[in-house]
Amino acid sequence: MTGVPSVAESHKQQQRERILKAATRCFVREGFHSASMATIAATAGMSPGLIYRYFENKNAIILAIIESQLAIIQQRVREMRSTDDLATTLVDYFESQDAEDVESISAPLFMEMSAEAARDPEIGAAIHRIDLAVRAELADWLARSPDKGGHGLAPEIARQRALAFVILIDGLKARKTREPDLDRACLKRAVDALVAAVLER
Amino acid sequence: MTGVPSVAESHKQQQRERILKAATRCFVREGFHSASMATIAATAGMSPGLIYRYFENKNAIILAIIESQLAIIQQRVREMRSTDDLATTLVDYFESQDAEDVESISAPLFMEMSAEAARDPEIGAAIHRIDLAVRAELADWLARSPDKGGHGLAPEIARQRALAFVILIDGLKARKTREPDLDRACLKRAVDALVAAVLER
Amino acid sequence: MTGVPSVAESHKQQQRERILKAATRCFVREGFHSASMATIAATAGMSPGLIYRYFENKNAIILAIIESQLAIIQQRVREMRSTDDLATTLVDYFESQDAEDVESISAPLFMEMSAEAARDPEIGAAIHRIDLAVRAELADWLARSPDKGGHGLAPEIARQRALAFVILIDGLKARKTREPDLDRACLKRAVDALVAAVLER
Amino acid sequence: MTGVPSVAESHKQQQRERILKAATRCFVREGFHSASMATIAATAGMSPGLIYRYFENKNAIILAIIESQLAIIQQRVREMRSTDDLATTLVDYFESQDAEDVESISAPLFMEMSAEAARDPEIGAAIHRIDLAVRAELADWLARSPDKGGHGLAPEIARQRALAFVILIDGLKARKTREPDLDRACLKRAVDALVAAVLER
DNA sequence: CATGAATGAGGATTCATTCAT
DNA sequence: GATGAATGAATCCTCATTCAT
Repeated sequence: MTGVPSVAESHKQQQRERILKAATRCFVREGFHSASMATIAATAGMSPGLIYRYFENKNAIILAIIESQLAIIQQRVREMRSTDDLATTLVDYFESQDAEDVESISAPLFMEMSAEAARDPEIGAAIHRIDLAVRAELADWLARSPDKGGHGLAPEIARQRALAFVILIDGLKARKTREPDLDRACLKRAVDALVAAVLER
Repeated sequence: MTGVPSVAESHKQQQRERILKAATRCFVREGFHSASMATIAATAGMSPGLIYRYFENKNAIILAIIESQLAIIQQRVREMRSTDDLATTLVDYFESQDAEDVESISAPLFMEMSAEAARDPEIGAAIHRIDLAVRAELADWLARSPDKGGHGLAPEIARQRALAFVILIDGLKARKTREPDLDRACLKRAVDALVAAVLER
Repeated sequence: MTGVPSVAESHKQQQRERILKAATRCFVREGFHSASMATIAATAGMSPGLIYRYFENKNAIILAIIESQLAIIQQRVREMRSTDDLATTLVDYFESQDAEDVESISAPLFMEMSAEAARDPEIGAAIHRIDLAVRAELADWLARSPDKGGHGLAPEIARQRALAFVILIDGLKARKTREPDLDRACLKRAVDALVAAVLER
Repeated sequence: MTGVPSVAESHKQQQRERILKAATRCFVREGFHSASMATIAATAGMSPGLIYRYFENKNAIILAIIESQLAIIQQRVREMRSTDDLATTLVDYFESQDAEDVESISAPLFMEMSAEAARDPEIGAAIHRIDLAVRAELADWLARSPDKGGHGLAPEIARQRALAFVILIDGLKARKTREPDLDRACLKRAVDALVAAVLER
């Protein structure tokens, strides 16, 4: 009626977020397939049955987590804009421990979700939607004029480089998953070259 | 004892490979968690029980598959050396359908295994071993003098670029998993820039 | 206290009937075991919790539905009295779609309830009570003199035939459940013979 | 190869029958919906998981039970042929306690299955198949010449009466379920009249 | 060596019922 | 009176692993 979320709506939203937070934590810790609904429920401090009042099934939870990633990634992209040294920002991002940061999924979970995209059409579609949006966001940034914080690439080039950029980011996620203890300085130098290629006029 | 594989040894090896081949096919098709031992056994044309004579458990199978990847990747690297256009080779690799090529794992399986590396220490260690070897191989290539098919980078630089290279490759795998239908030409242009950065003197 | 239902009493009665109507509709549609309290509540336009203010549990609802059947069946019997062609009336009853007629239970639900009578003593007792009453009603009709709309059977015979009659009716319900698309004409001829036997002097 | 069931086949058949026997016993005792797979497994003296090697799911078990009914009913029909007093045979059948006779389903289970026929299309189809076969068998008997143990009805009439007969039988099952303690003599007299109508030339 | 039957713990999900508001 | 969120036991089913043959 009013457009203002009712108390009930707000509660529903809160519960959904409580569940998503717990599920994310569990998925990060144990992996998507190993984390059981019972564990998620316990982590969320509720009974297993209650989860099903807010999510149709386990899959719907991951779907929601995936969807929530868009906003987070867009936020990350926006942070990058105001950065002097992009390579350092990326490597920092690589280094950051997500243990506390419950909102963001860990690199291993990112890998699992990506893998799942190839198995489950729904997840595939959700991930695809995000990837398109992120690439668009990146292309926009790269194309924007330097005095507006952009890099002034031609639109066509910007789109190509946006793709190169996500490849770089995905590659970093994979590295983080496979070699979490990789030397920071070493990584920095490797990323420097790639970032330069992405931004090159 | 003798260093010469006995007949029994050879049979054991054959059985292991039969299982690994079947398991790889199943993991590629259904994913590591979804593929059941029963399916693998059926695919290998043997009984489920028999698998346990050759592998301690399901985990040992992936471990073996991961280990077998080293040789395959090294082969790939060697193929790259004799390539004119590295970017095209990489993109071709991206495009190639692995349906027939039973030895090589698919991109989604690569993602799954990488994720598993963060959950299972044994897998983590196995993957780490491979990554080090591959990076060494790549660094060696990049450092080798151009008249020997190399790129003549300084050893230190070569190591950095080798890392950049695996990041690029992993990124491509992730892309293939998340957007399998990505336009080839588009991808080619994006990879061109990154490859140039990797090889740049 | 007063014998006159208070306003509260009347409201209670209304609520009970609202629930019974909804429950009957749900049981007819989905079956007694499959229909959930949540569905019944939604159908009745109330909250699940409220149902428990008017019925102790799910079982009590069926019990009430069963009990409400007596009046309906007696009404049916009374309608039969003024019928020329009993067989046609029965077959019509068989044919009638109960979709609209929310009060009357469908043949499948009749079967389910009968089965439940053997599992749940309370339901068994309730059903037994109805069956006795219906048989008495039928016997009374069969024994009544023809000029009063009866069939003038001797009381003892009437009781036997009443039993035969309910067997016939139950058999029709079973048929309707098992072969809902049974040819009408075919059925009519079969019932003719049986009805004749029931009414035969 | 030989047409002779192999040992494995025979074992599979034995296991299936062990399960069906246990399931029938459980369904008779607790009802189809209330009997759990765990209970059935325990009754069969095996683990729950093993049942799924022989039946796809719970539904497949009932389906198999239903299908096995055809042979049993046909046997019953054949027994009726050599009977002097059909009404007595039917009533005896009504009286017989099936507790021991594990093969035959009880009247309540018959009711449950009939009800289920209206809910589950597979069960509906299976039951329909049986009903057609049984009616055909009965019609054949009624049409056969008296010196061959038949009743010499015209084929068309025989078909009608076969329908009347199953209505009578179903009615008896319903009665047995709803009033298991019904007086035998009373029932006998009621059935006499109906049987006469079925057999009447 | 090989089979495949058997186990049983564990997983996702449902739903009658309760109770704080 | 009325709500509907919350519970948690129970259900069906899967599957890695074992072991008698």
